[in-house]
Amino acid sequence: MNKILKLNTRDRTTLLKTPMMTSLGPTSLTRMLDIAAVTNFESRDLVFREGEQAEHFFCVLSGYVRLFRLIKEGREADIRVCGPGDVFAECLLAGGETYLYHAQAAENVTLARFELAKVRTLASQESDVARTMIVLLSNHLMSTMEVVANDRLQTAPQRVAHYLLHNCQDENGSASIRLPFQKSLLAGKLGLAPEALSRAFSALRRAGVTVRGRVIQISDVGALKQV
Amino acid sequence: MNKILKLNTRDRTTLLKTPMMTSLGPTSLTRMLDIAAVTNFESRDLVFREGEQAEHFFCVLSGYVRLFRLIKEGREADIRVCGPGDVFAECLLAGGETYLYHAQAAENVTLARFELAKVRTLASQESDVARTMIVLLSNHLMSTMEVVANDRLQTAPQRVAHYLLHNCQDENGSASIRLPFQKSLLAGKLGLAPEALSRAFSALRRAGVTVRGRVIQISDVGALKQV
DNA sequence: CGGGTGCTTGATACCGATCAACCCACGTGG
DNA sequence: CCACGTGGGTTGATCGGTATCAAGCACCCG
Repeated sequence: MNKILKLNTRDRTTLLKTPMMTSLGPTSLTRMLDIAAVTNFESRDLVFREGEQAEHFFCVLSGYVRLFRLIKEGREADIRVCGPGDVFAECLLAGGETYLYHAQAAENVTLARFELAKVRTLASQESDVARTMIVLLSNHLMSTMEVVANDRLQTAPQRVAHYLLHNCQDENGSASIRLPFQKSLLAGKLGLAPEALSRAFSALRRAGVTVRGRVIQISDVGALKQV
Repeated sequence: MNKILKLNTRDRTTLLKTPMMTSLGPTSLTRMLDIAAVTNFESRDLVFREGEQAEHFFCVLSGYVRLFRLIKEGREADIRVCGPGDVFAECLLAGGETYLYHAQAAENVTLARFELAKVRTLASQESDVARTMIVLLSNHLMSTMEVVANDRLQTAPQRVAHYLLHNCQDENGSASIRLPFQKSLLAGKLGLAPEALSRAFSALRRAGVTVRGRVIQISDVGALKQV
């Protein structure tokens, strides 16, 4: 499972389409690929633990990874959910010593792995690597601040509506979404208990939201924006 | 009030001691100082509004700035509170078009102001500017994820205890802290209503925390860590 | 002394976590 | 083919924490 490998061609093409690679020039690209490795994890495997010595950051190639902290006696709270293309633990580029949270595979995942130290020096040598890191960190920071704001001023149904609206391309009329992961993961992503998500969905029924399994029908996108 | 000026010598020395400047080499330093400007705001002035065209980011030289969003009908929720040395709106370095929240002076403040576009190009030319931006963004991202985690798994008294412990140097025994700003600001920083902060303090009385005005006495630091 | 402002305190309402039971889909093995 | 177990999801009842609204208090400064 966590055998470390050089990239095979399929993983390589997946990685190249990732936001952390698309804007690199040819030399930076090869140098980055040079230090990239691939690790696979099965569902529920831990990628790393909070407090562990931090040597790598990761980019999701397929599957989903859950970042969380422990409260008391096995209770845990999600901080973030990462899907394909997402990068995590890159906030340790500044020089953090240890991981700040646990990372767990929510299903079978394959990750690209980069040594923090090597990327640090690479960023100091290749300006487009540095630029890419700045863009990554900026975007990640923006979305994290968005999470803080939403946590602090939206109720459960509002968060769900917000998520749905940001994940359907249609501007108005009806839309259909297939969740890429389990509902319990979505609950964690939104900072809710699974039961609360369930109730939020049933509260949104009268706003035209129908749920069957992972498929969500929205009868009127405009109406959903009012919530 | 919001007259734009070149730096005077006092502001200049303040800025130079700021984390965003300390690790720059001589040429980067002068180039950054070259594009820096100073703005002053009186208490309750808006530095910028959510949705406004974003052209600058800021570094606090003195005073405190509140970043917040509006909910409904004048109700507002704080996202972050910035003090001396803190940088804000730097997450737009990736190329964001507009500000994502309102920024308001919580008291009389003086800010250093940088054009996003100029810093972007500067970062692509001077590797230590890029490195500094990476460090800034990394640290900011780490602390923001910390906020998400704390919001999601700590109660009000725990957040206050956490804040106190991270703001007193003493490891054990007793300690004393003077809040650098109003309690209502602290409440916002911790994601609480002012009343909730007040109640949290009185709940912490039996953990040896005494509050008189802005001065907070902690009789037993070790005991506070248990909360 | 009067009037602000910031803070505290009390009463109430609401939201979401928690615990428990149940349902359903699925896979397994007798 | 059916009994059984498992895991994900829903639903209901209850509890706790915090927001909200309202009133009162302490302090500062005119």
